Amino acid sequence: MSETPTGLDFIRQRITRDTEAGTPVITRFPPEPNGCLHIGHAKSICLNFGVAQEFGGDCYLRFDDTNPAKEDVQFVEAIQADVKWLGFDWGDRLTHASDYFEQLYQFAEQLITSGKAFVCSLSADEMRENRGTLTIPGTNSPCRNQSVEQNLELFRAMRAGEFADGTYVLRAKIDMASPNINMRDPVLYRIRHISHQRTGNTWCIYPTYDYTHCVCDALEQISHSLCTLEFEDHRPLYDWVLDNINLNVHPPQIEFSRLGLEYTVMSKRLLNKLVDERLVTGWDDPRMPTIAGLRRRGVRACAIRDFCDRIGVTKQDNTIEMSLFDFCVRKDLEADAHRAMCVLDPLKVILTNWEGEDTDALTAPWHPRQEYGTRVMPFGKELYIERSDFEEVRPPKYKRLSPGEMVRLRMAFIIRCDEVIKDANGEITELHCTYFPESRSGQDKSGLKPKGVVHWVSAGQGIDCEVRLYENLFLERRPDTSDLAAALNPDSFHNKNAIIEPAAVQGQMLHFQFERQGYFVKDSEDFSESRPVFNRTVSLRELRPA
RNA sequence: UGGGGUGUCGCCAAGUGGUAAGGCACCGGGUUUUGAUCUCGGCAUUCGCAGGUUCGAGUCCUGCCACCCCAGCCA
Repeated sequence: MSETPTGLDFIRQRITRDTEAGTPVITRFPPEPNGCLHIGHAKSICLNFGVAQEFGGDCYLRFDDTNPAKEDVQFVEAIQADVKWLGFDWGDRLTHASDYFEQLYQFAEQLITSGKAFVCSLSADEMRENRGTLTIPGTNSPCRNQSVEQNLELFRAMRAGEFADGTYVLRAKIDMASPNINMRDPVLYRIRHISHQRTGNTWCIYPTYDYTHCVCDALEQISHSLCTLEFEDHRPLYDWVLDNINLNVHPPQIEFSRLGLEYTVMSKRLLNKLVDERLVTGWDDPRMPTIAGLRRRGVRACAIRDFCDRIGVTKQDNTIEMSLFDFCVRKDLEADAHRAMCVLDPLKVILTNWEGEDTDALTAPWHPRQEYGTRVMPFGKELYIERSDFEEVRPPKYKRLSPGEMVRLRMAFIIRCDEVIKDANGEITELHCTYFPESRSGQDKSGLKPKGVVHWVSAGQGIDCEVRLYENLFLERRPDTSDLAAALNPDSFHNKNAIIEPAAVQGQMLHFQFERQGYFVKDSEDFSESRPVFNRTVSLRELRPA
């Protein structure tokens, strides 16, 4: 009767089957607030919140705040902002593992009482020695057979703060000979005399992830506990805990592979290191794969969501090519970014036959297909074009300007280069050109056939601005991160003193396509009308001249 | 070399015993006042390898091989 649906990823297929009886879907996205979210988290967010939406269920945002030594309120706020920005809504389902500390503690006493957990006085080093290796079984702790009474007494003393950090832990009593190392009497609680960002000094013992996560899932009646592959080995422990406490809920843990992306890293440890060692300017450095970094670079949430849809969900290790990400970013922006002209590397052009002052008569649509209205572009005798749009010696199939040739100034007039002016060093300083008044854009009666189209900005009325160009953060597709600094791309950032048409700095629009160059965004921190700063989100796709 | 996973086009990924979807990338044609966009077409006789079962295997069985994860009082 239950036909397995096809075309869906394996998780959605399973959920489809599981919900045929009408059971509600409840998922959760459980970040630890010890760093900012990255594009890999976006995959998980899109999966968990997406599945909840699709199946008419709910998704919790649950902070996994069990280790106060590493966590910080700064991150819990940033994470909420990022999830919201990505377009997801947890409603009133914002929770924290720490909300359940008391229940967790009571279940722990239950485990002790039923002889399933014991307090251990081995040091961390001793415990490591006793754990054995991948091929050698571990040996039992001398504390393993303490009485229930003694364990309970010690555990209560742990909670009461009678012991120093590291002196005791609570351990599950499972099997020191298990081939799965996670089952060799894993630690459930440790002593940490550290103030917790939510519970303050209420606790000096904190539960571990393995013990906490499954219990929280059960308490929130999570129907499908989705996590990444490295937790597959932990599933027996997840199940063991739920099988051994008095809680009649047992969510299934289902694992999928993490996202790998070329030319970047996706581990919070490494991203943290980049920030700490100031190898980037911060979590929101536009080169970072963080949500904050991508946002600042000008990537929009819908592009990230589209990307997450396209990469799929499987158990296969994967490294997605950056070209797919770029494709999603361009596709989104192409559809409605306002067009503007900006010259990054100016070369002066003088229209020798231009009469009179600058004129404001030229107008151009903000977008070729959308009804976004028009803007006024000052035009006049002196202009700038891109240095790379002129070559003295024309390469084959060159579609730009060269001596004696014509080119159209986009949305304006056709010009012909008559003379190349150089300085004493032979550097080209300006071009003397003739413009053709009858070739005005939109009412061209000249009949001329220029070689190509080039963008330009009025020299007199163009506005100076800073344009920040970003490249891949790392040199290699799969960076060797053993030496982080050495793996970085030394050319991942350049800034340019550019000249831009005035209309682009004046309005409220944020995202632009600088024609023939790429997509750019006003920098959220540094942009002002008096000192415009733009970040390049992604360049335009550029096919080789053939 | 213990345990847990994964192997379908350069990168992702459908496929659930009936004769290899799709996307990105790439290559070629068309449109184009952005070498962009758009559009049309091409792109796996083969599914890690070797055997076997079957009328029929990417899908089932056996045996290899490769890669990833695990020995935190991190998550």
